[in-house]
Amino acid sequence: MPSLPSGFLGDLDPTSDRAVFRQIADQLREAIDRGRFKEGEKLPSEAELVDHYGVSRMTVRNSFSVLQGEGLVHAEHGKGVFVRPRPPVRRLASDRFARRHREQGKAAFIVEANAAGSHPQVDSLEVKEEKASQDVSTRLGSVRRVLARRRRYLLDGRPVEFATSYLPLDIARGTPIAEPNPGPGGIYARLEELGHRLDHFEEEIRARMPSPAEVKTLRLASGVPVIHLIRTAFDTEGRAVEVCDTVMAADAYVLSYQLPAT
Amino acid sequence: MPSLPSGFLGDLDPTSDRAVFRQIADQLREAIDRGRFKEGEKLPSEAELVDHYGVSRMTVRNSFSVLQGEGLVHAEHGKGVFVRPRPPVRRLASDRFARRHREQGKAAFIVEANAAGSHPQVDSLEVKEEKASQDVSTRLGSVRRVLARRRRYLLDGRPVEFATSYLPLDIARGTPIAEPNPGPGGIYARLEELGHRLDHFEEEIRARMPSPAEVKTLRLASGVPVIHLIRTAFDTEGRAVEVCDTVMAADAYVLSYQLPAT
DNA sequence: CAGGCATACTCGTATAGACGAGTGGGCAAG
DNA sequence: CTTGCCCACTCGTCTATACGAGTATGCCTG
Repeated sequence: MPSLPSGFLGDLDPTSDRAVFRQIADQLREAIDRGRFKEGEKLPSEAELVDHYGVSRMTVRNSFSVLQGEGLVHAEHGKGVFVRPRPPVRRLASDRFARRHREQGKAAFIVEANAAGSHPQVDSLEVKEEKASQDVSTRLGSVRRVLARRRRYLLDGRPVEFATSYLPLDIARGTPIAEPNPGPGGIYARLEELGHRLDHFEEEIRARMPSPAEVKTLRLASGVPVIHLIRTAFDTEGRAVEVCDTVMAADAYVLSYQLPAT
Repeated sequence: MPSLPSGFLGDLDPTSDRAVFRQIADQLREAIDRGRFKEGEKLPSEAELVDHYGVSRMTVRNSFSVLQGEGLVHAEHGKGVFVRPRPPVRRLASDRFARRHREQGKAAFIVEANAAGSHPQVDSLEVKEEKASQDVSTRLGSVRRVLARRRRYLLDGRPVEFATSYLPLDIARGTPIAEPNPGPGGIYARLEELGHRLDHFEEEIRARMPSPAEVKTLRLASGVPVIHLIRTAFDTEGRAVEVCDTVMAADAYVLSYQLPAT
């Protein structure tokens, strides 16, 4: 059993009313914050910490689970517990749906990924007609059935986003929008060709912990929340022509908006 | 020992390679999703589940900790484990800094809270000069020292948001902005009076798990992420005149933006 | 030298038991 | 009836142990 690198971690305070596993978590967290353990680096193993602190293994594991819940570390079976690297983030600028981009025939995701020097992929595309959920129906203005376009986005092989677009059937049925590949500029370009000139978008943003299904789809580490974005597109006649429901891995995104000070 | 309400929970599958504590978590989660346990309702106690499933207490606790990490339930010492109620959310609309609101002399937070019929409070106000962090300095254009205004916002007694505004000293020093109460319309109104007519804002949004300090300040339940918003205000000369760093309890907010389709 | 296996080390899962501390209800004493 | 205490029930913390499974390394065998 190799012993701990000296000086990284202190002692426990038995008189403190702070639980032992919290004290251990505090010391590890501080060591990480101070850069004593760097990104991607391995923390001391459970056995080493058991020796160092003279506590039982479950207590050490309890500390780790605290740090995992904070998204600071992640465990790899058979290898160890590692400081979670802050992944490069993808910026979503508020002009990403500007018409000038569409007119160049590029999808927003691809353009941005290339600009960042990453390798983008789109995945698990599914296009089908289905019954609108209560929420989608309300947002689209009492629509019964919709065309749903589902897809997953990956960056350098890592899933970062899962999105579903819903469009009223009377708009989308029988058009290129109902095709797996809607053509250059994406569905927004097609909507405009169909006479629905886009006026503005509304975006609603929430953050929460992922469901087990989302953990699986986005291969999320524990302690990583998701950003839930619901965008509604309105045409110049004030009609809602699309609702896009997007779930993003929060550690992969920074959203950016410009607001006029009017 | 009262026995379990029958039929709510199934049996374990010993042949499954899914861990027992995950199976239990799955069953509880499904029961919650189906509404068998309603919001605020108490789940079976650890002891009851130990009996029902014939497993050890730590296994049951392990299941609970899974659900806690998902933000689905919360435990109360001495009482039980409860389904976490979805709290009413506060919407932050993108026109919340519109000049017309400032001209009515109202602070954005108060206006919105009143509109929602809630009781707003502002708390732990601190105004002082300090050294700018690297990040703030960059955003404000290489400023050394800044005026920092810190405050916490509460809604019906619950802390929901903690914010710090940073302003360049050459703008703010000796003005009402450096006073605890900057007067009607808030600091944006004062900035305009001082000749810094506001042109636009930039907002950056991230989501992540809270630090222990943030858990304390916002009294966050486990499994609740925070939304981290950094807003920079620009005047008509293109100068950054304020940076506002805001940490919000994610379960209390929906952010809402309008984007032109230009 | 190359391949495969043994082994040590890692975390994952589960059991059983102990004590502590917060909560709430019921009972007994005033 | 009210007050106060006790007790049962709840979750919180901690110990000790056991076995399983994934990973990496080095040695041994062919």
